[in-house]
Amino acid sequence: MAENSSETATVNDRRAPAATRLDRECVVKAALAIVRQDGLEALSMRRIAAHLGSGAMSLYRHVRDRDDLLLGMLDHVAKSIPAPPPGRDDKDEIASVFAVMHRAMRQDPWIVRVLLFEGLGSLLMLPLIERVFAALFRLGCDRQKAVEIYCLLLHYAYGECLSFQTVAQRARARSAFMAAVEDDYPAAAKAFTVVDDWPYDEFDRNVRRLLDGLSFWNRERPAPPRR
Amino acid sequence: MAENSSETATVNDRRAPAATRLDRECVVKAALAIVRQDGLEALSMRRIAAHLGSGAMSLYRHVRDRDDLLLGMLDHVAKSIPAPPPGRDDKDEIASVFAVMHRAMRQDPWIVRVLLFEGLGSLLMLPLIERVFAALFRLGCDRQKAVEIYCLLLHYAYGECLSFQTVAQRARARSAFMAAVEDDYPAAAKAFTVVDDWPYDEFDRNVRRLLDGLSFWNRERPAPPRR
DNA sequence: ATCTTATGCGTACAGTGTACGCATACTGCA
DNA sequence: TGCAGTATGCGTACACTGTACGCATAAGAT
Repeated sequence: MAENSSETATVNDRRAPAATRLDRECVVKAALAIVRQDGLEALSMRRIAAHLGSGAMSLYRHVRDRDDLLLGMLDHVAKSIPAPPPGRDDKDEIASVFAVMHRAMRQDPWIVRVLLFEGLGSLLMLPLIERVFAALFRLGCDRQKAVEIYCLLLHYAYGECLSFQTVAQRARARSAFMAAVEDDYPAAAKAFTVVDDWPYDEFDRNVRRLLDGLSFWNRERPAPPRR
Repeated sequence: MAENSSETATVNDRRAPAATRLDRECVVKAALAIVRQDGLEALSMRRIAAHLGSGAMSLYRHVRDRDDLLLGMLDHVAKSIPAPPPGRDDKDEIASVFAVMHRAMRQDPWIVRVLLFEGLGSLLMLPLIERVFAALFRLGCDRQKAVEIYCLLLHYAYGECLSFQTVAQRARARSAFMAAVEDDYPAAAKAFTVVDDWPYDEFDRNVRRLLDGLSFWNRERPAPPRR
């Protein structure tokens, strides 16, 4: 079944021969192909339809609206994330899960945009999230602490992936940035000379460092009153 | 000067009396008013023009294109960020600067989207960035380490603000999420019961904790070879 | 008064998501 | 086999987006 979804693997926008018979999965797959090749901003219903050799409105028989399509794409990649093997200890478990999630977000950077900008989320991530919280509770965190650490790591992952994406595709603007830096801001200029190997491969290491550094949170005095 | 920019403070979209005489600043201010009231997705050139009582194309005399407008808005808020007083020590300096940046991103959540989504950046942030790097170098970091820590904190800030924004305005979707959680994922369900006071005020505290936890990075063995 | 330049802005075009409704194809039942 | 009922494809249309082009008017200079 679904002979038409994978055969037109190249995204040419020229009408495929006679690819009638749509279904939700092949729509989602076509959308994924486009997004992976040309990015999220290139994704439009008409483009998907052209890729499938069908009319734009045909897609709506299998997808409620654009958000529903994005959700389908999200589910599709979430399903493809391999479950990491159990960690040697609880910290290792957490780090492994985040490593897998991070890898997925790096391979499909649009995911983070969909998660954050469109506010969508796939329930299929829950098995991974569950493992993180289970490990955190085993480490002795109370709920508050567990959510804090989970959020810290997740938000770091989000920001890291988005920033990676931005810097990767806009190196041009960054050079103008650096030129302006050099004269007036010596420390920043010194730092940004390593911009070429911007530390985007540090994520996994950083997560482990954070988990080590964070272990002393439990020994903390109560937080000062909020202003 | 610029009598027309602030007097029509309410965003009604009904033609202002006779507000001719545009300039870049009043265009930027009108855009800011709209974005702050109705969010980034409500910002369109026609809407700004209506707010100013002018035609849409008039704006392009003072703004090259949409990106240039966003950049103007970015500069405007960057200029308004108060320089934090010098920290008591270097870690305190870093934490103070990030606290100020974080506060700005919380007040204008669209900033993060513009920074990351459109890949724009204001040079006016450099004085703050400079202080961070100066403090990091004073703490004995080499360039690599300094950039790593800076990026870690910045990306955390990005992700935190975006996530805050998303969760804040999509509590509805989250309840469906939680309902699905309860049965199969006990740890996650337990964690998400504190979702009401989602720890979004923890940023400042977390930055300080991270800086404390990260101080031992210097005593680390060299990183394993990258794959 | 006239020439030059700066500014406002109407029209138009190529995009976007998608509501509506018609036409065809497929399926179950007689 | 014939026919009703449903599922599916999709053409047209509408409201919206950014913005290229060119004309008309206003401001300033000589």
